[in-house]
Amino acid sequence: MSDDRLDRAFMALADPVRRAMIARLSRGPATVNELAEPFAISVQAVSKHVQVLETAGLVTRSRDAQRRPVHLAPAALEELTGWIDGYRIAHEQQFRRLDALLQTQKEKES
Amino acid sequence: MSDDRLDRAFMALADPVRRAMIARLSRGPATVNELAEPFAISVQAVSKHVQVLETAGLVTRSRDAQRRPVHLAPAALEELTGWIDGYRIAHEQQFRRLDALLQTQKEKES
DNA sequence: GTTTTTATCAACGACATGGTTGAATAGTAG
DNA sequence: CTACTATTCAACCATGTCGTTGATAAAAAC
Repeated sequence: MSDDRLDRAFMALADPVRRAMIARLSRGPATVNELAEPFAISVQAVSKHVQVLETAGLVTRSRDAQRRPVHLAPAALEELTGWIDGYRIAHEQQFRRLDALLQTQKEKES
Repeated sequence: MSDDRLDRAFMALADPVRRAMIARLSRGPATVNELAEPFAISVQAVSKHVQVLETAGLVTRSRDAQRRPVHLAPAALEELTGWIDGYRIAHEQQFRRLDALLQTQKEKES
């Protein structure tokens, strides 16, 4: 995943409205109007949020008459957790190595 | 994890410089100057990035003479993957249920 | 006690984000 | 053909982000 896509994906999740949309979409596809319903903002603003999510690759869209249902793209979410976990786990292992090193040095002293 | 902390944490990761810092810190603590070294930006800018990461709870800091080493906070990273995975897995299950429903309807028809 | 190192604070500018309203488009329904 | 529904485009404004430079603080080293 390119730097640019990671930028956009994490940025997309850095907004409570868009995270709530992700939560809603995890239960199934929804139209822009359906997504707008819980919020006190204009439909246009919601449309923009959807475009941000789409550009980030976190959702895809289909066509149903004049509606454009939004679907979650779970693979993109998985890439994000993959990125984070890579470094989290690396840090954990680094920590363990340091711990082991300190342990052996302690044994040498005594 | 509050909306506000999630906002800050995802926002913090939505920048390639800060993600590179996370990558560096996964191999062990580093000072501001050490973190600045790979980048063509001022030390002040790096200091700001560190503050963003710290406010987001992704890193912590200690004291060593006039240095203020930065340490990764893996628990915060884990919370983020937890948030994402919650909805990713919910979506997966929803998808499976829908699939099963379509399957039984198909069987009824025949 | 002056200089050096490490890091932060403050003010500024360029640009992006998140909202608004008003107009336009695409498809459905009468 | 007209009217309604769903969605987007365009222009605008307020606020926030990311970088800069210059000044300041704190601890160390000489």
